[in-house]
Amino acid sequence: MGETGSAAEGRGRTRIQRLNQARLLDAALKVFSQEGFRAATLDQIAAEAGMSKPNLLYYFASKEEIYRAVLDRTLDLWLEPLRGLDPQGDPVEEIRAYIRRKLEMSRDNPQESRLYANEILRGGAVIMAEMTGPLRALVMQKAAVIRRWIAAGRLAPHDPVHLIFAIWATTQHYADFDAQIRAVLGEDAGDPIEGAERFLQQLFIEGLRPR
Amino acid sequence: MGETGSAAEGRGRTRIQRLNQARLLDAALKVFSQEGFRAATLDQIAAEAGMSKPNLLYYFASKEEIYRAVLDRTLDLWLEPLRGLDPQGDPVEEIRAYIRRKLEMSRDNPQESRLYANEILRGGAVIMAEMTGPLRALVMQKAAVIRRWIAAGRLAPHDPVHLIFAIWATTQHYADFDAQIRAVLGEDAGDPIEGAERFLQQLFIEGLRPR
DNA sequence: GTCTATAAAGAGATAGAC
DNA sequence: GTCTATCTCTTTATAGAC
Repeated sequence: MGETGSAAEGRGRTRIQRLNQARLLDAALKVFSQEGFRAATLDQIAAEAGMSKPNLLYYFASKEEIYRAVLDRTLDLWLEPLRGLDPQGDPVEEIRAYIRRKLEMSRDNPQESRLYANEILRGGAVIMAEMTGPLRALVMQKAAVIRRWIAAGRLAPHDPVHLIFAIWATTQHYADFDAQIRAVLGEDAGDPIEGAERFLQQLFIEGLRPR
Repeated sequence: MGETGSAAEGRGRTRIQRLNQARLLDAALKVFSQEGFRAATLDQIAAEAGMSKPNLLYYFASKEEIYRAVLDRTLDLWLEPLRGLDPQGDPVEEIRAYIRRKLEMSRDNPQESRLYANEILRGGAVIMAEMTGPLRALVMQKAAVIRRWIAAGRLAPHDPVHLIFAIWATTQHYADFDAQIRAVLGEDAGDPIEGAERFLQQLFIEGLRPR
């Protein structure tokens, strides 16, 4: 039996099913991230996956189901950089590493960034539970870490939650507003994220180092 | 004749026409800013303006025409804060005032912010000319001002274009990602922008003051 | 599992009465 | 100027053959 068994297996159990699901999720990420939920079409997603539309609907029963599946698959990835902020590490170095991880995320996973940007712009109803639950909890936990660092005189005093917002905003900007950044910098300017890394490290570290 | 004359007047010339156009543009801003171009519907816009769909199409010949009209109407407003950066002023005080104006814009005009965010997320094709033209020119002009301030030792050395990007990102974040910010901060937390103002002024000023 | 055909609803735009 | 009715195309989803 094993993976190629055919009877009595739920959706996604055989090798070909997992492959097709993965192809569809990649295609859906691409389309949803550029268009947003409402404007994306199943035609686009199916075409991007090299599949027919009814076949897409064989794997995911509705447009909303594949949208949720894409969001779920990327949520963990999205929280990873902040999870990595180590309470035992050197404060300034930990913030520096967090900024670096977030910028890498904007460079390597811009579609995921835009997917969330689109969702939150619309009001974020679909991921509200994740935002008020795990996301909020994680932010509060790491904010407490930063507060302890400040109390110990190892960081300049700043509101830790707004600090996290500022790191999100500045780093994700290079994924979400890529079109504007390239339009302003011009085509020749090289990788915007390299310049961003130098600038942001300098700005945040000079602003955060205790004096 | 004057304003109430009825014959031989182009669209938008009479008082009632201007009123209806303004109502439609307000409604269109509201709908396009939350949904983006493709997902917004003329039904929503007409309903929001208390008008029938054919009547909307009497004032604006197509969906794209009203979308462009909304974008055009808000573009000037959008560039104002940066235009106000005074080369003759005190550098640190000018940056501080610029951040304040941008935060006021996020508080008072969040819909305009989301309208642009949606447009740029999709690739910004409709406003590409504005971005590579007037926007790019304005950014380059103000970057030169900042560079002169740095050369004169009146600001710490930073890449001025990425500095402008960082101010855009952090301030517009409070409009564009409002849903996430409220989810993380909780309902009780008061106006997020007040906390943002304190934090951002401190971060940027400490990062920029010459030492 | 995958396809063709199609039902059903949505949405942009037009016709024509008033 | 504004409305009702409608045309046409798109899009989600289903039916049913293979």
